This record gives sequence, C-alpha cells and structure tokens, in this order.
Amino acid sequence: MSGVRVRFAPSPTGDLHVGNIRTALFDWAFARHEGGVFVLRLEDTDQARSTEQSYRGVLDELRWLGLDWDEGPEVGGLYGPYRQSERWDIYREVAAKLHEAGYAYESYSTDAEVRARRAAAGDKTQGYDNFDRELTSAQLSAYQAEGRKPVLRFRMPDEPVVFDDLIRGEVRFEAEHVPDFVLARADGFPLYPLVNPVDDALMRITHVLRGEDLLASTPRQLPLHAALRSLGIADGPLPRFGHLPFVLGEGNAKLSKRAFGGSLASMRADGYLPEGVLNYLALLGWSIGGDRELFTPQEMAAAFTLDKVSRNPAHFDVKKLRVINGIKIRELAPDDFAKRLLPFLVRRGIFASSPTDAQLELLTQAAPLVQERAATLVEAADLLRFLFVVEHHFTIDPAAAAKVLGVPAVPVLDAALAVLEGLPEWTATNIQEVLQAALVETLELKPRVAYGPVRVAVTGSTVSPPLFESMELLGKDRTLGRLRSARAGLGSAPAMG
RNA sequence: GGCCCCGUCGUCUAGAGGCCCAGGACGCCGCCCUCUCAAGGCGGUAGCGCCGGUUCGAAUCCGGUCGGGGCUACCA
Repeated sequence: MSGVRVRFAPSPTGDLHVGNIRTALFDWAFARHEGGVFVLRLEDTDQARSTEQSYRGVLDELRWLGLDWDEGPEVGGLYGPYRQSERWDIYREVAAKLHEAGYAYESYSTDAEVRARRAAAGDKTQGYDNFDRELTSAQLSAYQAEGRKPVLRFRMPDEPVVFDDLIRGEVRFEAEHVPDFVLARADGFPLYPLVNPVDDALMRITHVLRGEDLLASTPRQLPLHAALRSLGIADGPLPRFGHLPFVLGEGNAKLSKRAFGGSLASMRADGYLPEGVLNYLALLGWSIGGDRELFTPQEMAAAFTLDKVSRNPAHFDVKKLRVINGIKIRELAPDDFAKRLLPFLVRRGIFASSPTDAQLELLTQAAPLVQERAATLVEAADLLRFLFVVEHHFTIDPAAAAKVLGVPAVPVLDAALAVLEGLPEWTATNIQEVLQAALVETLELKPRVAYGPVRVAVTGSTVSPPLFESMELLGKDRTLGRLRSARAGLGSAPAMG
C-alpha cells in the first residue's frame, strides 16, 4: 500500500454523465497506478435531488465499467459509512466543534442586506462581506429578538491561499476574494462546503482529482482542512488537489445529459462496450504517450501519471467513440461478442427472452458476420434481425423494395429461385456459385444489380451481412419462402425487359 | 463586474528551445478491395489565436492582448 487514497464522490441526482465517468476513470487509474486505495463516496446530502434509484444506478454503472472501488457502499471500509446521508451526526458534531473553537461563527445577514451594504459603499463586488464576523452582543441579541436564525460560516484566514495544483501548478487566491462561506444552513443542515472536506479529511483522502469547476472552491477547503487538523478532528497531511479539464458537448456548452452520449445509461443502451467508453474517455484529457490511443483500463492504470493529464477542455466526439467502440467489438472473442449481443437481441424484440438452443447455435454462427462490421451492439443486433424474426413477422423495408424490387427484379428472382430450389447442398459457397452462374453470367447482370433484389427479398433490407452466408444461415426453406413471397408480390411474369 | 483556469489541424492529441517548413487518430475527400453496408489498405485536406520580448534559434520561456470557460447560493 502506498498510502495514496483517492476518492470519487458523485451526487446521485441522475444518470452519471461522461464528465463524471471521466473523473471516475482518472481517479481510479491514479489510485491503481499508485498502488493506493480507491474510495467511492456518495454525496447525497441534497435530499430534494438525490434519489435511491440514482444511487443504485451509480453503483451499477461503475461496476459495469469495471471501475472497482476498495472502500465504499456495499464494500465497506474503515471510514464509513460512505453515503453522506448516513453521516449527519458527524457533520453536526464537527460543525459544533468548529463553532466552539471560533473557526466558524453565526451569521445573520441576509443576501439583500449584504447587497445593500455593498451598494452603499459603492462596492461592486459580489458575495458575502464578512459583516457578521465580530458582532457585538447588542447586535446579536437584536437579531435574536427578531427571531432570525443564523447560518454557520467558516472564518477564512486573512492571508492568501496558495496551493500547488497537481495538474495546473501553483494557484493563488488573495484573501479578499474568498469570503467566509456557509457551512450549515439556518436549520442546521450541513452543506457541501462543510461535508465534502470533512469527509475527505475523515476518510484520509490524500489526493483529490476532480472537475475544474471545483477549482475555485479549493481555497475554501484548504483552510477548513487545516482547522480540522488543528482541532484534532483529522490528522495527516493536507490533501493534494488536481483539477481535471471539462468534457464539453457541441459548441462550448458543457455536455448536457440529454445530448447524445451525454449519459452513461444512454451509451450503454446504445450498445457501447465498457471497453470502448473507457478507452475513448481516457483520451479526453490524458495521453498514454506517443501515437498510441488504444489500450485497456489496466494498461491505462499502469501508465497513468498526472503530468500527462491535459489542462484544456476536450469536446466529446461521438464519431470517434463509435470508431473506438467498433475496434473494441472486433477485439472481443467471438463467443464473448455473442454473449454480449444476446441481451440486445432480446431487448429489441428480436429474440425471445428465453431463446432456444437452436437459436443460440444460430447466433453463434451468425455473430462473426456482424462483429466485423458493427460499431455498436445495437447495430449488430439490428443487422441480425432478419435471421431470427419469425416468418410471419418478416417484413421488407418499403424503401428498399421500392429501390430494387420493381419489375426488373422479376427475372432475377425467377432465375434465383430456379437454381436454388434444386441446390442439393445448402452452403454459402454453393449458393454463391449457382447465383453467380444464373444471374451474373447467364443474365449478364452486374453483381450489385443481380444480388440487390435477392438481398432485399431475403433480408428485408439493402444493407445486410454478407448475402450468401446469410442465406446459408437462414436455411433453404426460409430463404426460398422469402424469395417466392417477394416474387409473388410482383405479379405474373411480364414479357418485358 | 471581480477572481481563477485554459488557448497546436473542424475534433482528441504528440510535442517539455534546435530531431517540427509540427507527428498520430477521428472527421472529410479520393483511390483500392468488394454481393450491400461496414471493416481493411493507400493517398490527400487541414493547425502552433495575435503582438511584442528573451535567444544564434521558440509551438515550446516571459509579458501583453484577444478569445473561450469556471466560480462568485442557506445546490453539489
């Protein structure tokens, strides 16, 4: 154990989005690289927005990704509980101690009063003005007589806060730019500015890697950490902080959860692999070095150092995610691919939820045909639909039919039927051979013209896995049935050309 | 407004003073392969925001400027 302790601390207020995942991935990789401990903590103090469903979703999705945590919910650890909603007593006690020791004080000013004071002084600065720091007892009792309830504010030191950001280098905030901040609401409810550093301190976190949006909150947290240590509430060195660049969506907007790929749940539903998601996200703000960009999470962890983390924001690019995901799909062992494809076939109504052995066997045979061409599992599943659909539900895409199943298709289908019906051995090679002879050679059709009507008649689409293999897998009876049915739809043979 | 962060092809990045008239990947364009779509192969397109300075020499160091972003809650 290196002593390094890193945490990922999401708020369970919805689906994890790519920014969260990227942070989790970097936290995880850093902890693993350092031989440290990866802690998962759920920041669910906001009861209005936190949900149990989201909480379970976070755990489920991290597991799906394979970002395993050493301490946290459902795993335990020495410093739990790891859900902030189970730590109210701790926060109240710490708040009381801070208050008692003078690190925090009760503040009665309303927002309007602060603004009014600043306006009167011609001061355009925003934010709290530290007015209640040294209230006289007369002022205090006056407020109390009004029935006002105070918030608890942390008393910031009167010196600049300077820290060495793990990613950005030295960052400095002058004292006048960091006003005293609220630790607990008037009703005693502990807030993020208190709870987050307290847990980091109590959980002995040594390295905080988080989003850049939290950079400005660091100068508030450092003095609080120091206070916790001087009071003996925590010990050990102050944590180091590193602020990760944003992941942006279209334009320069932060990626919205609704945008494509915004949430992990949507990526998962769209058939992206954890391997693909992780590898792609690793590229957003980190480089393994040189020209390499394909690697496993384990390889990433082995190579992960903070000096390779980028300081500038990155845009999420679905196209590249697709490419990487496609590569990861191709890298899967065939049976693994088939196994992962199965739930998507079921979800899309292509497979019954309890497929037969014959169907499973067919899937094993058909999967390689789509593994080499699909970018996502959903695409792969859809490409296989024609193979598993029950005959009376088989339909032909109208656009595809309009394109190649017109009158000129009649002789093609007739010729195909003629040679296929008599085919003794139903193999892709044989099918190709007789169709080639009958359509390309005898009818003198270009291959794409010859096979177009056959493909649409058999697969229902102009886009399909390789035709002859598809026909072999479909089987002779079903293939011929579909060809006859398509042929029948075109009426009796015209004299034409 | 104040404070803070950031600035290499459209996008993700390599680059830590000469190896760079800037490399890779995605995208895009073209070609090859080809039964469709992909995959694959080959080639092309495109960038150091700007201005000063330091230096024999700067994408790399410094200053300024412009631009983008974040924070500025009794949310997290």
